[in-house]
Amino acid sequence: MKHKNMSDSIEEYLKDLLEAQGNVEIQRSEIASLFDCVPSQINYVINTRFTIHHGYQVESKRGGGGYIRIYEIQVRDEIDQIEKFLELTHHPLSQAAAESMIETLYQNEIITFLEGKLMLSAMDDHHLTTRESVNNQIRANILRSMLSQLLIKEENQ
Amino acid sequence: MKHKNMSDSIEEYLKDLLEAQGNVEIQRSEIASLFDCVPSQINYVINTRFTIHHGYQVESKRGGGGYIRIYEIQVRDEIDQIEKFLELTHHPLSQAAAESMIETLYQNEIITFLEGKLMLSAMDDHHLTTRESVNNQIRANILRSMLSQLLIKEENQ
DNA sequence: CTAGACATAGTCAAACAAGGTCAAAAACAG
DNA sequence: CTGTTTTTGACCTTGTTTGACTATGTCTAG
Repeated sequence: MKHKNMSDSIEEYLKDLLEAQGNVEIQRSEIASLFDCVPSQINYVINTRFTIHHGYQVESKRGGGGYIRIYEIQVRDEIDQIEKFLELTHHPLSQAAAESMIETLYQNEIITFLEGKLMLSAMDDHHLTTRESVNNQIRANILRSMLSQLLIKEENQ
Repeated sequence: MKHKNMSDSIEEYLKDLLEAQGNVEIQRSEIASLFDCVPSQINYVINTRFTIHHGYQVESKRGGGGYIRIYEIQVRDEIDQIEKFLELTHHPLSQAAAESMIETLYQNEIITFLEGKLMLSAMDDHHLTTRESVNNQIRANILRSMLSQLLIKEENQ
């Protein structure tokens, strides 16, 4: 199995590790020197091939003893509805728009009552800035991140 | 679980002691020589890992017979814990402080993993503004509202 | 008593050790 | 060619370690 480029090789390498142990913890510079490339190449591979849409979750830490960890996650069955809403978060969102999405998620039993309330807390204009346009952007950002979390199935934790 | 840096090892060591006895009293220089590091490293560990947001309280004395004592903050129940954190939201909050509290709530099984993730989504600097001071205030606002929701739920049980 | 020596702990900034971002350059696919 | 993906490197941000300097208690000689 020949790889046409380095990113594919690194991807395969990481997936092999994942296969073997369920999760990977690497040091960026180690992998970089293993593949004889610059460290930021590892970020590129992770950003293009280990996103939540690919079924992975990544966490990292800088500084002494830093690391990058990759987990494989299971994605929910009700993915469609969430994906649709995710699209909408690529533009600024009014409070009303955000609230109606959250309400729908609750009605469709994708989130619990408490989860809905927690989400709404972060959508409330009163808790944000005094500038509507800024708030609309913040809301989109936060909601996008929250919706991504919803995609992950419970059994992963 | 191997530790790649000294601070993590010292943290674990102290938490083991805490677990065993409920509180710890150490001499800074003793621990430092045990881990073969400078004494101020102990302060670093305490300041980054044993704050009130992590649920600890520290007191110390200098001079001959000096010591550092670490207590786990006593909480009667979930409601008590939430109320303690609620007080802390009456001032602006750094991202790290907010994250510590949410982590503590999860460790104490007051919130689920998903609830924690949803809350963390709203605490992330990347999702807010470019002004740190504004973000700290927004975080406090949102977290206060979220904690109130948790309180309502607990009180209805 | 009190001054000074000694014993601790605290602060702060510099040095170091990761990982992250971004955009230009290079390679590739159609 | 042209648009997209990959590769590279300069620069940025965050977290840790170290050490010089400071602050605060205690103890002892006078």
